[in-house]
Amino acid sequence: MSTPRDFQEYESKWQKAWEEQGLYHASQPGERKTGEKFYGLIEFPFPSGAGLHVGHPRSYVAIDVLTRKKRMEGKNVLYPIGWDAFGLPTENYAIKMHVKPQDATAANISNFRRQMQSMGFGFDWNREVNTTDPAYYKWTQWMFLQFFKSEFDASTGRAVYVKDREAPVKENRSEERGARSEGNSPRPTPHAPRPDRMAYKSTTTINWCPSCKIGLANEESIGGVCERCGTSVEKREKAQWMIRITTYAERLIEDLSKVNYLERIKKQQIDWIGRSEGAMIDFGAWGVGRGAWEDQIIRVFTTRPDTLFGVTYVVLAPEHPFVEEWVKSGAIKNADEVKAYQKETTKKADVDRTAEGKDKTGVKLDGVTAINPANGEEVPVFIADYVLAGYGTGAVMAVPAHDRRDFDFAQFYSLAIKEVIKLPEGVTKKQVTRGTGLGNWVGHPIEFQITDALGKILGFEYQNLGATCHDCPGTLINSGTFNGLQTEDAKKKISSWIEEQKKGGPTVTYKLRDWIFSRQRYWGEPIPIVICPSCGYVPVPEDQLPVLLPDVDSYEPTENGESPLAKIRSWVETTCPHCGGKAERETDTMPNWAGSSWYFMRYCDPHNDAAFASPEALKYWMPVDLYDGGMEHTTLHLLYSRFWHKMMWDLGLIPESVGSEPYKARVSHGLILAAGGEKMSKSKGNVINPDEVVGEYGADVFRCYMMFIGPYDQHAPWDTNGIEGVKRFLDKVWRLFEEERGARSEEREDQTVELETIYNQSMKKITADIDGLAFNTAISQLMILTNAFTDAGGVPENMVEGYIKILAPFAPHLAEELWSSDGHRSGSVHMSGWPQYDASKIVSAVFELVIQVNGKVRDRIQVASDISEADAKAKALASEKVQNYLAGKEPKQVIYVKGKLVSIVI
RNA sequence: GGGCUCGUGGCGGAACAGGUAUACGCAAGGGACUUAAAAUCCCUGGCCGCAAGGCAUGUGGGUUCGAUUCCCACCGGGCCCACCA
Repeated sequence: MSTPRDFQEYESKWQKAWEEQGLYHASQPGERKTGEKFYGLIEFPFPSGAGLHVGHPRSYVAIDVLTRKKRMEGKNVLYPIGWDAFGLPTENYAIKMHVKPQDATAANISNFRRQMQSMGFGFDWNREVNTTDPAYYKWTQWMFLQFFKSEFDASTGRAVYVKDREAPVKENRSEERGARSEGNSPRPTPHAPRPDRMAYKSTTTINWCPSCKIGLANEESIGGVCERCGTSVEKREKAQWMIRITTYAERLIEDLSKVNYLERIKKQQIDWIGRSEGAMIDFGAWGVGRGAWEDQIIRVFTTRPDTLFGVTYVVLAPEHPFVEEWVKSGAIKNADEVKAYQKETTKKADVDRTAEGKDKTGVKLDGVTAINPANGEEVPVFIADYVLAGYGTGAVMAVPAHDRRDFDFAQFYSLAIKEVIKLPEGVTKKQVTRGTGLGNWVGHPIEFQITDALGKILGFEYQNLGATCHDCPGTLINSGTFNGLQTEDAKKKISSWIEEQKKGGPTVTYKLRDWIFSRQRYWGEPIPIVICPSCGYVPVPEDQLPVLLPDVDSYEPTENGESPLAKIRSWVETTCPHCGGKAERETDTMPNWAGSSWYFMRYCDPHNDAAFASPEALKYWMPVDLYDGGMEHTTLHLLYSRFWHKMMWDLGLIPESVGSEPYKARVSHGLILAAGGEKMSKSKGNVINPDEVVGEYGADVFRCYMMFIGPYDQHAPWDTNGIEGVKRFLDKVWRLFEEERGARSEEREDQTVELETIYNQSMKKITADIDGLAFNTAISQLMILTNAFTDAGGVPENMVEGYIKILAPFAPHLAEELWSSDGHRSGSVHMSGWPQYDASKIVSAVFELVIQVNGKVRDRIQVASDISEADAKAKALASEKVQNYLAGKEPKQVIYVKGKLVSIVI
């Protein structure tokens, strides 16, 4: 009888031993280890009250397996862990349960830590960080101040410090919008000089969640609802701290070429940034009370400058500043109607406003017209909510003949539809249902003509497309005057003509908005700024950091949208560091994306209190070699932290040699779903508690199952039976060593050769699979190897160590127990070196040659591995089955694939 | 509407520089051991057929000696974005 495996006993024994030995502590540069570094990173969790979800450990185990292998290979491995602990859920919990967020966080962290430690991760617990620790957020605040003290230098495309860093910034009362990027302002000519600080305060329309009572970043308002609670988001005007991420839009796209991210992650980032090439075009505003129409211009953004001659009206977003101005000046005759429409728009949540298929609405501005700079045509001006204030210039030129939305609107209001391509008399046309856009028309007969004016600009008069209609033999006229390259050509020509005329010119816009950095909540890093009535925004002197969160009793958000901190007068009231007069502290706090934007740097040197990390430590450890995280963080955390790193690098706070990107590689894991394939959720009652699994099966079974459950990058449903199978596998490993090893004494020669082959194959495959994150097939190969040993009656002596070693990353406790149980091995298996394989033993002496006749497998014969092509073909043709098919005829063709098959064509 | 992905046994999934489809595991059936059960071990297993053989990787075509893999069209899931001018 075998002794049952008592994992309870040895798992905790080894966990303790490893901790005491400091087995997983990474050495700082210059310390004992000399090996190359490897920095593996998983997203540090938010310590919620619910404890660790089974989904969390999937990536922790995966990167643990990988880093354990790297460590065994002799690398100096950094695999750190910490807590992203600021955030709304804890604050809400604190309000509900009448506890302090600090206390709730501490309790949650110790629960998470206990859970993680029970799973045997090789985390370096010496480097644990916590974003809510004043010793940590001191540096988050310090970094914010660096951004406040720097500005964007357009000539180099980098953030640079301003000349007088400690100088206050006067309150900025201009109407600048949050959504500024190059050429992205609703005003063509901004008046007052505006401080171009990387961190700036600005009154802006924000997404306001009425339930959380908090302003949301654009990225947090998904489909018009709050990402956290699902409540419809409202618009609100509010002064907010912003970070000028839009200035980095281009580099955030470009630098993706320097890193090794999954393609879909790169693509999602690029789409989010939403680069779009087009042109700004200035239309004159006529009837607004200025003398000449050039005095006030409506600047529009378009990606289709080639359709300029098809403009039949101009549309402004209802929020466009001109509208209010013209209402005030009396230029608009139907002001009441316009005001009513504006009011209606602000009431609507974004979801309603942007729902597709919704009828287009709008109001004509009576008394105002626009002048087309290309041909001097006067066209009507509308406001309509299908034009978004935050994108482009908040104004568009409408070309109903070539744009679906403009067409819908024109239909509704019976506006002119003017094609850029003029069809000859008598040509019938019908709309084609397939293809892009509205403007695909079929013209019969083939000839058509473009307007004279456009033709002159483009330098030609006639253009034949040559594309044929799907439904009839007629020629297809593309939506935009021309197709393919010709459209691009037309766009370029018109854009540069516009530029020559000084009526705008080519430009690039982005969907990306500046990062709203203010939160009107308690549980976050206080923004270290003092607001002085005479000086303006004054940075808190760096030697006074951190600005501590005050100890308070109530965390309720205020009805007027101010932070709960605003109520704590003793904290708010302070003196101005600049003039010494009475002043108040900024009461906004930072979003929880702040602390997580740089935690990977703190891990490099977590106990440093003179700097966020020493340059030596950063130089040695950064960039992160492999970063694993959820797809849901691709447009939030990943983008923010890349941006943050770039700003710091530009300012010289990160050594030049680290490079502009913080992560060399980024991978993503699939979710663990409930048994039915649904998401696990408390309400459905289908949540698996990892504590129970670890308690019942042990950490090693849990870990191996996590790795075996399916392809790492795909979602996988939890299967209670599946875990039983993995338990049996590890029991089998145990038994191999417990009872049957002696049975291997009477070895058989042929069996040993076979085991050699499978052993060496396994070492090779598992090694490659770990590096390729193909953990499920690595486990299956371990099972194959284990089954082979079981069949053979034990593990041959010369394979014992390699076998335990290759098992070690997956089942570290069992491997350590087996490693030590012999008594003649010293040290830990986890530092024992990675097993090598003998390539010469991977190929067996014979193989099964497959014989195909006309593509179908008809026979298989055993042949020597080094068989010659001629012999293989001869043997194949000599096969009885092949002879039956040949029936005396000569084969037309015989193909030999080395080591695989012979294919005979009759 | 746009983009990205994926369709292989009863289930999770293997195998794609084109070369033995269904590895490994689960579940299932049969057997051994046991007074019995658990545990363990052995055997069977894509489908149809007694067999020879035929048909099988969502469907239909194509390229090839040979296609799960490449190309075209379609069908069906999933995810993301979406009035971005």
